[in-house]
Order: sequence, then structure tokens, then C-alpha cells
Amino acid sequence: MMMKKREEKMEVAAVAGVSPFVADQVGGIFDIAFDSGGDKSSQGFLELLGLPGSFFDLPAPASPVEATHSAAPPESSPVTPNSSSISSSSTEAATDTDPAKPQPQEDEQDKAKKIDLKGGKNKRQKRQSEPRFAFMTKSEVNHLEDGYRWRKYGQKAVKNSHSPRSYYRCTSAMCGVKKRVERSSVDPTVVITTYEGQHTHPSPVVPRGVHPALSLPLAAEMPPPPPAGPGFVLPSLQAKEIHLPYFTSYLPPPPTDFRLASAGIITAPSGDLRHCTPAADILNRNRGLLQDVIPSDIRNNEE
DNA sequence: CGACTTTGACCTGCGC
DNA sequence: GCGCAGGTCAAAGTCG
Repeated sequence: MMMKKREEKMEVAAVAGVSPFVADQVGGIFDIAFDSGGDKSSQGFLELLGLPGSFFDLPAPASPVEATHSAAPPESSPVTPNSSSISSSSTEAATDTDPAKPQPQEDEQDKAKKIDLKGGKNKRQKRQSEPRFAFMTKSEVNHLEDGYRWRKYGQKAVKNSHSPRSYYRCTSAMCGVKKRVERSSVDPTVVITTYEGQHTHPSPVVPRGVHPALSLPLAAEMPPPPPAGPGFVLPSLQAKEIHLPYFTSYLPPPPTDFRLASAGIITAPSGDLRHCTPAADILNRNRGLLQDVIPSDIRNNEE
């Protein structure tokens, strides 16, 4: 399952301006369905994280040219100024399931079905059909706050990696979103976070230390994610040193720290977001930043 | 006491 | 078929 996608990884790495080695070592995060035809019908990471589409409802585009050599800390980076992030969305669902299907309900039914069929310990099912979105963040904290509450349900040592991989699940009932967190074996300061699934609820619980205003609106209220063709490379944020994530299908759902960091909130590696500014301010700031992120042609496609 | 983490065991998929 | 690696479960422990 890993070897198969080696070529894809390499390609992504090249496009993203990342060393193929890095892309390779990070494993599944670059498991991108390049042949998914843009996956316009599949779930975008906005939906994956339940982020409001309006969050990315941006006016002015930026020069796509900047994308490849931009260098600024992603909003997801709570710590280092020279941090970087690389993101990608995976729509493996395109190959495993009909992207047009209503994913959340499908998922729940599917799960229930399988649990019914099996039972006991056999109820566990390996399901790779969920759309996935991954990003790399330079951070000292493994588990970045993103507005949702997660319960850790497993940890596994990963081959060729010093650090174990942690598995989290959204604590909200009826929400099967999962998240994997691991550190890069090449650069231990880089945290690789992979989201899988789609939140079927707003950010229900204010994470410890997160300003309540950061709670996200209902995913159901979100407009469709901005269509972006495969290989789409985001231009740089206007911030000086941000390494813009790479997206194959949609813009990434900026993780909470991503947003907070962009707002200059994150200053300590503690993951404590108590010092966040009002959400409106954050959103405004991000809106400004994101204006520079989305190429004009991408935006035009939306219209 | 509830929520969460830790951790070993178990299951599944895949390559050889 | 076997072994490996990834993913998940669930009991036990921890914490607030």
C-alpha cells in the first residue's frame, strides 16, 4: 500500500518544492489521488475539518508564482518562526467509493453495518475510503488544537521513524473523523497531521484553552470547497516566511494553530491557546492572508 | 466520576 | 501461506 504510491509521492514532493526524500519519509500523507480528476465532487478538507467555507471566501488572488518559493511559518505552526508546512488532501474515496455519495451518513451506516456483521473484536474494520487531508507543521507540540476535541485511541511505532504515530478520533458522537499525528523521522521538529473523514458537527466543544469564539459553524452550512485542480500549488501567504502547503484538490483547512499562529497568537510550544485574540480578528487576518493564497484562476473557476 | 491517555493485543491488508 | 506493518480495540491507569 505504501510502495504503490511512491511515484505519486515523488511527484508531489517535486511540485510542493519539498525534497522527495521528505515526501517519501512522511509516508501516507502524500497518498494523493492524482487521477481523481480534481475531485470536485468529493469532500474537501474544509468539510473534512468542518471549517466554514466562508473562511476561504476570498476576494483578491495572489500571484501563483510565489507559491514555489514562499517561506513563512504556516498558521499551524505554534512555535518557530521559520516553521513550514506542506499540506495535501487525499481523496482516496474517489477510488474506493463514489465521491458523490453523502459521506457522513454513508460512513455511519457502513460502520454500523460492519459492526453488525462482525462483532466482538472483529468489528474493527480498516477503512481507507475517507477523504484525507494531511499537512506538515513545524511544531514542538504533537497534537495541535484545531477547534475540535479528540480522543487518543492508539499509538503505534512506525517503521523508519523514531517517533510513534498517534491516532485520535473526534470525541463527538456520530462524528467519525480521525486524525493521525506523527513526527517526521527526518526532521523531528516537523509534525505530520493527517485528518480523515468529515466532521458532521460544528466545533461542539471549545478545546481546552481555546477561545469560545473560535468555535466553528456547522459544516452543513458550508458552501462547497473551492475547486482546485490536481497539482495546484498555493501561492505564498504574504507572511514573510510561510511555506505554503501544497494542495491537490482544495485549500487546506487551516488547523487551529495554523490560524492562531497566523494571528500571532502562538508563541509557546505548550499548545496552550489561552492568549488567542477574538475570532473575528483571526478570521480577518486569515482572510487577508488567504487572499494571497488563492490564485485568481482558481477563484474564477468557482464562479 | 467522567473524560482522557497509555499500552499490549488483535485484526487486516499487502508484498514476497 | 507467511511475515510485516499499519490500524484499532479495550482494559487499566491517570487526571481534574
